[in-house]
Amino acid sequence: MRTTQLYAPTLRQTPAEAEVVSHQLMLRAGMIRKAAGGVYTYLPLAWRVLRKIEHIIREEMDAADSQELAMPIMQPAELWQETGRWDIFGEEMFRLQDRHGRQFCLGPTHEEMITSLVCNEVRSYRQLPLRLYQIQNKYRDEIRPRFGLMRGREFIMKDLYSFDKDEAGLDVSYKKMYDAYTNIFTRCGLAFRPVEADGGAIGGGHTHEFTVLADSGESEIVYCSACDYAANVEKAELSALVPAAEEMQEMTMVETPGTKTIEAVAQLLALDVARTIKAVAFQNEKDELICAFVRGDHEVNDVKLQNVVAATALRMAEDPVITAAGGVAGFMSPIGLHKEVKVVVDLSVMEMHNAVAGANQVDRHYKNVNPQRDFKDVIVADIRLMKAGDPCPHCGAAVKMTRGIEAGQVFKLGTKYSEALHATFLDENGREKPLVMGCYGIGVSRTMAAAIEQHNDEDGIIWPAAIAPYEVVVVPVNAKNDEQLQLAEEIYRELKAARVDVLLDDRKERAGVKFKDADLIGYPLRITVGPKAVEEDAIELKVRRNGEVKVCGKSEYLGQVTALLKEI
RNA sequence: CGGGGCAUGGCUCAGUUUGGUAGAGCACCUGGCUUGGGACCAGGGGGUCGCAGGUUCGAAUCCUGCUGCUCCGACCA
Repeated sequence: MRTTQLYAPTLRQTPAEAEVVSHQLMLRAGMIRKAAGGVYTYLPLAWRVLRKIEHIIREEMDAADSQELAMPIMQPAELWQETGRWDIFGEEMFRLQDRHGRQFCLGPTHEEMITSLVCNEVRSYRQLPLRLYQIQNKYRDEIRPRFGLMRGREFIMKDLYSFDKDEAGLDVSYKKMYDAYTNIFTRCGLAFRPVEADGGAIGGGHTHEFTVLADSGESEIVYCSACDYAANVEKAELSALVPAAEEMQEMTMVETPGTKTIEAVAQLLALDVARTIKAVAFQNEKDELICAFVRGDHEVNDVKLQNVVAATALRMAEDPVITAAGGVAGFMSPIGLHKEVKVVVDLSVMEMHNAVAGANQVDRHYKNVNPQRDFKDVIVADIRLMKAGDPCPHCGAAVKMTRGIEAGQVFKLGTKYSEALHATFLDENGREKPLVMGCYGIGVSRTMAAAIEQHNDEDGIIWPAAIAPYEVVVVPVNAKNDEQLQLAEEIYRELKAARVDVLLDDRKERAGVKFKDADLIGYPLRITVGPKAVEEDAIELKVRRNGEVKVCGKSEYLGQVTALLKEI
């Protein structure tokens, strides 16, 4: 390809609408343009990257005994009504009607569609396992699309569904996908971690998220400094922290005027915040009060709490709700609340001795609270958020925290959808059983954005060679110099013949413009053909990633290029 | 949905406070000159100032309503 033929309008200035670096750089590099909020056109450069990512995915999926198919994006409402998700998805689903008034949606995912397909065709355990996938646009009417391709309303997803005859089969499918995903993200040149995650609304299923590490990522993960444990903070399990034993003192009430925050209490009483008990009041979807207690230096994990109390939505409690339940905002205590209030106490709180907690009276706290002795009728559970330095649940070493972008997820669904849609088969004994399912997604367009979030500098994108739009750009320095142009042409043709993915910048621009664009778009390797190349047989190879320059003669550059591309 | 901000040529923005009929830089076209890190000179094309009403002799500017975009929050198989 020649730059004069390439549709890649680059921008010198960053459009005001872009906030995150991947969005800014994709706009500037002429890769994407916005059509509507969360809806983008992929220009040729982006499309090449996407196709390369898809190619890697296809190879790995096929290697994992899977087959590609294509299901409709437009799906009839009845299917979704059968599983109840027509209502559950709510406003996140794009809906439409045909001329007869029949209702459809644009597929946000395809569990219903694939299950109904398989349910008609699979009758026997002999047809299992079955693993089917597709790569296509998905549609979700996000409350708030943002960050360019990171959270779009239309996005490209690879979704695979596995069907097995039993849990053991599912385990095999799951492992195959887990390994395939590891291969895919490795081949894409990305630093990532598979992390244990929360099953969310799907409920209880075993799941891992493949998180591409990037400071700008939306999800926070903890990982062990010693073993390979990694988890989404929402999921990270914690056991109780047990302090040294102390003799229980008698509980007393103390005046603590104006101390509405835990820091204020600790300061007034000259205590470590770790010796205080912090209350956080939530209300559920029925506006019932749920009171959570954690150690003063800990934070409540609202996902865990939500699971413990089986709420579908939790938000910070409003004062009237607290008051109605007999609570006093700012001085909450498990002691003295109305009986029907759900009180959830973190495991570590139960191990505390002679702690300070609210007294459920204005400007008063209790001293020498011993939860094991003093807290009655409470739910004890792991509800706190892991923080850096906490012990790893697997090996006990201190955990570290980092941020990342969820690019893929593998999930054991079990029989939820097969039961709802009566997708059954006959086992070896002729007994009818529901298919055991798994689902496995990769956000393809998001993976492209994540790669940029992870690999960029002040000059632009730095593509890993495997997913770069072109691997090499050949830049003749002086477009008016015939010898340079000819040599550049020659190099371009030789590289093409050697099956290198190469672009020739044949524009009549000054060298600076071409260099700037090459850096912005981020080709892994740049070959500069200047006067020295013509006169002294000195061709320059510049590596985008580290700026290193190698000079070599015409007889050896080809070997150098192939060697460098393998490294980067 | 709650709370901010923005909307003027393809891009970045000025002009709005104090109403007088639209401007800069970049990009684009022509010519010249230049060619190792986003050159320069000259000439040129392109904008119903988001939409709809209203006030006024006159509205990008003031008023009302709407729409779109964006940020924070809630949400996120």
